[in-house]
Amino acid sequence: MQGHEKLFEEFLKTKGLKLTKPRKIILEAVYDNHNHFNVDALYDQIKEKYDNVSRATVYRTMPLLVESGLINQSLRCQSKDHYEHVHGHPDHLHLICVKCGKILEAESINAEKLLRKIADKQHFLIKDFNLGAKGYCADCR
Amino acid sequence: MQGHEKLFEEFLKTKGLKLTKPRKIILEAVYDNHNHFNVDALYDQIKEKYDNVSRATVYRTMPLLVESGLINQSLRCQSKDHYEHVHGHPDHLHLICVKCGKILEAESINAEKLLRKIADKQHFLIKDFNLGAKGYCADCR
DNA sequence: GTGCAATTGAGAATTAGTTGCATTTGTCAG
DNA sequence: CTGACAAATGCAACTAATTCTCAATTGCAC
Repeated sequence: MQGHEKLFEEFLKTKGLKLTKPRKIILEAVYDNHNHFNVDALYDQIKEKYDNVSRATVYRTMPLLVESGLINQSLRCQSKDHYEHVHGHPDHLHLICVKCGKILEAESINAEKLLRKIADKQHFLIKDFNLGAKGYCADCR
Repeated sequence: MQGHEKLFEEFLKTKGLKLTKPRKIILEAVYDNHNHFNVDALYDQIKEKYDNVSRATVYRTMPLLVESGLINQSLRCQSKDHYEHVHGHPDHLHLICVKCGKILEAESINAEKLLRKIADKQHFLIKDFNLGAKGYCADCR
């Protein structure tokens, strides 16, 4: 069992939920992606590489993964929610081109730390970061 | 003609577009809101206070307002895009409670300036900021 | 093993947002 | 002022992502 699988299982336990086979598969597929992905792409990837898991289950699992802290629902692009796993992806932000849909990443020194500090002041518990901007990339402007 | 109306008209002219009556109404309604709003709420507000404007037109106008720099598509909450006008709303970020849907605002010293600087390095032209996080507010956590 | 709550899959349902098209409006030249 | 013409509108039909329903299945605790 991988580290993130154990973490996920522990998170699920605290909520009285179970680490089932479909959830394991989804988790593994998530960790195959080292960039952003959307549910559709993830679903296709699972269908190709692993046993079948229904779209509904994939959709149902995403919020659990977000709440567990393993992934971020990092941005929305072309009417689709996008996610990315957090491991080894520290503090960065997204520049989304509204014309071509390209997503540029950029480091953002301490943005998350700053956000947590600000959130703490209001007793807000952050589960999911969202840092970025939309506009035109160099090619499209 | 209000200041923002003039600004919008100028922006439209640069694109060969016109400041029509529906667009004026939408703009006015937008400026009635000093918080976030979504298209649905804006539509209802227009129907109540002004002449009728079709939903389609409201939807079609939002991207123009964003590109003109008058409003931001600032966040997404409960499956709906939210907007806010920029005037007198300088540099802030949003903490969205995923449980109750509440949106807290917090100042964010220089986040926009920092973002612009980062974007400039990649020759990316920012039209719309998106800064915040999702999680649980003090009441829901 | 047995029981029971949690989970799943499949497809139907929902709903935010978009689009096509016939009609109307705004602008600008003359 | 008027005609011409592109842009804009309203309406209704449409699209697509996400959610829901529910019967059948699975995983865990005893």
